[in-house]
Amino acid sequence: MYAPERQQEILRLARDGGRVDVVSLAEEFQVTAETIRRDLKALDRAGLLRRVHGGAIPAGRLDFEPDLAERETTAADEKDRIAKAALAELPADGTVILDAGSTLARLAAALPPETSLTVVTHSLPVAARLADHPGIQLHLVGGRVRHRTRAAVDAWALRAYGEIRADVAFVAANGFSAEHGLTTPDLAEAAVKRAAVAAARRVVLLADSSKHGQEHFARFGGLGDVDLLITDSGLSPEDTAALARGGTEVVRA
Amino acid sequence: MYAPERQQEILRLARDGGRVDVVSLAEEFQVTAETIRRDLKALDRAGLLRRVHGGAIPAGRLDFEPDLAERETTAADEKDRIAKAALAELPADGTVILDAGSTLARLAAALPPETSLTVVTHSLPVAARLADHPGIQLHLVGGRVRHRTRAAVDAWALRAYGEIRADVAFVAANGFSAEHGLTTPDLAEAAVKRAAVAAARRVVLLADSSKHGQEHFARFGGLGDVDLLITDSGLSPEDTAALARGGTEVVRA
DNA sequence: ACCGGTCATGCCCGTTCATGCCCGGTCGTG
DNA sequence: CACGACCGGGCATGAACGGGCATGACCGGT
Repeated sequence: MYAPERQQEILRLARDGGRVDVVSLAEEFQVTAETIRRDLKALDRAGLLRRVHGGAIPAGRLDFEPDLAERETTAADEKDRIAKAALAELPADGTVILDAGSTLARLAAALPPETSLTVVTHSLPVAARLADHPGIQLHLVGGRVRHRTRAAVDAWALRAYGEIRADVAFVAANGFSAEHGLTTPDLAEAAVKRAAVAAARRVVLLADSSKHGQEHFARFGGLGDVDLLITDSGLSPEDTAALARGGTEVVRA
Repeated sequence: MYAPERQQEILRLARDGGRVDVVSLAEEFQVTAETIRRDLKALDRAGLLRRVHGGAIPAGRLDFEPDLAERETTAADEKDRIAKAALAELPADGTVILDAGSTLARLAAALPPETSLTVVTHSLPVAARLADHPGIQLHLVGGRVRHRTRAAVDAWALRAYGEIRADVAFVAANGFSAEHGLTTPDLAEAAVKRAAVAAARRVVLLADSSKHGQEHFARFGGLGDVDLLITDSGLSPEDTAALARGGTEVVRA
């Protein structure tokens, strides 16, 4: 196994599990701890991991509350399936907007290498994953970066989205329902999402079923703005039907 | 079998198996390892494969940039010392601009946790390192992202820098000399650096001594624009004195 | 058919890389 | 505050690398 392969795998393990430790990695890959330390150092220098005594934690973590880590990994499966399903909605050779959020980050990671696209995003983790994808023309939307979500917000971001027109926007929401629309806890972030939605001809909402019925502080649109919702099978058939009656197509991955 | 045929086949094998190695390819095709290396180099240059020690991996399979880590190992020591020395130039509680480049990334990683600063950058790696630094208000400059440097360039970036005013800009250059000023290989990137330099009251150039005397395609300023140069001890005392005569203070870390 | 030029390949050899081992220093936990 | 785990630098080693050169095949023009 080559060093970069091992490092890639370490990175994956770190992201999945929220942490890795030197000794078990050494065992896992059948190399000495020194080698693992070197790998971790390289990944740390590349800004992908944060080194800690005894191991490392992923640097790009969107959500680093320890108690949420477990829930995060259990939802990982749904999010991966949703991201996979979203691939089918990519235009053949056009422009897409990718919102911030862990599902979007997974979508970015899942883009096949032969993809040819123009991508616009205000999410740092999404940008980091796409920056070296050879087929992708990446445009970064600037702005003040919120620590919690690592997404750019405020004036620069709003203006940038106001100046472009994309084929599809893939957006995430912390809560969605027919009654209360699309909501998220932060006002500034909601404003950016609204601008992103307005900049696209077609809007695809990626949200696992646990988000359904939730409502948060800031609303950035109604379900009527959403052309397609991709969620998981946890959404009940009745809810699905209700949403479909509202004009939103629903895919349950 | 012709070389392009062989390369095509190597590419297919790499994509099928996820990896190839020099020795078995040499055996497989009944040629020497040198020939295979040349093939792999060609495919790497074409962006179809990623070369690793001992073989190659299909492009896009790794979602990080080994190139970045690799470049960091060159003159890593000097760069670390330069970054450390640059810490002394940070304002107590003001606004700084951080350019793209491995030395700047080191600087970002070396910021003490208790630092309180506003940071503006158009570099993705720098932003990734600072995004979760609690004391830092991070402002991301958007734009088209260049694959090679992971830095934002073009209209959005230029306009953003045109709208701000910072206490200090820390910039990097691929080449610097009293005669030819500050140069870099890419025009778009040079334009952004120029804008960053213009947006700051004080300009600090971080460049290891191997950059001295080099000149590249695009010039973004003269040494007269630089208030302070931080470099390593590889810069000869005569060169140091010559630069100092030009009005640029020099620190050799 | 001849001939200079280019290209692909092979061979040689000094250099670099990845890894393992060792040892003195540091961390953090009890 | 003491001890064990962890860290990082230094060194050794074998594999891989890559630049330079030679050889022979092919090509295009005369």
